[in-house]
Formats: sequence, structure tokens, C-alpha cells
Amino acid sequence: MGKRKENSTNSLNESYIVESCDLTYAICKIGGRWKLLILCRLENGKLRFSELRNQITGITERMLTLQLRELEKEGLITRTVHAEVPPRVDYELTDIALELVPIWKQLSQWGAKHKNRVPKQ
Amino acid sequence: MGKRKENSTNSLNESYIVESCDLTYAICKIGGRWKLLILCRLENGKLRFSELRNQITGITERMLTLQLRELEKEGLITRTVHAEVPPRVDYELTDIALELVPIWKQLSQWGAKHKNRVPKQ
DNA sequence: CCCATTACTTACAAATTTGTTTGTACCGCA
DNA sequence: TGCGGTACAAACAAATTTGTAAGTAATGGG
Repeated sequence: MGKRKENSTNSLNESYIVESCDLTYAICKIGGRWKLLILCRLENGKLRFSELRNQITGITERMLTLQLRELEKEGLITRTVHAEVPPRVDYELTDIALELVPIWKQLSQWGAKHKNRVPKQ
Repeated sequence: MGKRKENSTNSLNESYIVESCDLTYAICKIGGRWKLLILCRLENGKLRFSELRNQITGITERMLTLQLRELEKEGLITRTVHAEVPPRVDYELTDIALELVPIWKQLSQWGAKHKNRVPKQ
């Protein structure tokens, strides 16, 4: 995501909020437009870059790369490079990410329910 | 948050993604930096604007207003204005928002756990 | 009349996120 | 030699989100 300004109000705010609230911490890790979508896809096992790209509608290669990098840094996925040509790389959920599965399932159910209840707009 | 460009790639993407995935739909509703923090505070009953502002470190009045408006539009909170001077307004979770409570509790627990497991950064 | 209080609104500016386009390395194949 | 496939990276541009600073209305109290 490019670097952030170290001392922007945003950054200061964020670090402050994060350290004082586990929930916000979690949201920071898995929030944003793509992260959960990516994790979701990996729910049933490894996938390679191109598979993710094809399965996630609307994502660009750049975004996929960026998000994968972040997820890796946060310890939510592992990245395995196979020394072949053409290159092959695959991604897999870590244990800690697997613990999120029930959560995103519930959230998904809630989403479905909410979608029906507030269809106007 | 100000209007969005109707036909930006972002918007198109978002609506597409949202309609095809309940999870992303949910994330759209409660994602972002402040929404869950606000909902959290309301977990134990109504609060007025100033109470929210004081309890949520780092939020500005503008952000609080904007987020509250969105949450209201999405049917997650109700807004009650008391015809007094100085004004008094309070906010309360709706039923559908209450259904999120267990989810954010789990997420919070996960956050706490993750925080300890990946302290390096 | 002046001030304080509350819950905002508005205009503007800065920061952050996302997208577009082009390019890279490697090898095998025609 | 040129092309194709894979998994990216870099430069740049646009969109979106967040923050700052300054109002506003209504009214009771001094």
C-alpha cells in the first residue's frame, strides 16, 4: 500500500486505537476490501496466485499482490515458491487464520440476513 | 463521506463484489476504522453523542457524525432526538446490530490472541 | 446583551487506498 | 528469433477517506 507517513494524525490515531482495543486490532488485520475475500478462497486449501486472481472478481494483480504481502506479514497466510519455469507460487492459511473461519462464516450469515432486511437503498 | 463517483471503478467493483458475496457485504456495513468501535460502545445501552465522543479516543466530531449517519442508514442504530435545549440525542443498537455482538466478541478474542502471537512487526 | 452548552454542518486540505499501464525474468517451443 | 505463460514490480494517476478549523441554532442564566 505504499508507505504511510509516520506521523500523520491517521497513523498516530491508528496505533493508539489498535493498542487499546483488540477488536480494532483485528479489524486492522483483516479489514479492507479484499483481505477476507482472499482468506475465504483459501478456506479449502492452497491456491496459486493465478487461481486467486481468477476466482476473485474485480481484483487487479496489483491489489492481489499487495494484499497477499500484507497477509503474509501478518502471519495469516504462508507463501510457497516452487522453483519452476514458468513460476508457481501458492498460498495457504496459517493456523491462526484458520481460527477465523467460524467468524467469517457467521459474519457471512449475518450479511445475508441483513441484506434481505434492508433491501431499500 | 461525501458522495462517491457513480461510475468509478471502485464503485462498480464494490457493488459487484457486494452483491455476489455476503461476507463482503457485511464487511462493507461494519468495516472501516470507526464503525465497530461505535457499535461496541453501544453494546450496553443507549449513549448520547457526547458520551460516544468522549469514550472513543481519537475520533473527531465530524467522523462520529458521519459514521453515526451511516450506521443509521444501514439500520444498525436508531437515533433519538429529545426536543430540549441544549439538544440531546441518543443512539441505540437495533436488533440486527445486536446480532453482531457475539461476532465482534469472538473477533476481539481472536485479536487479543493474534496480538500476542505476532508481536514482532 | 453576552456567554455557555450540545449536536451538529460546511469548506477546505491532507492522507490513504485503489486502479492503470507498462515492464521484468525465466525457459521451452515453433 | 519471437512468443507465451507466471508472478510479480514500478511509476503514475485517480478516487476515497479522514482530519482541521470554523461556524450554526436554540435557550436559559447572569
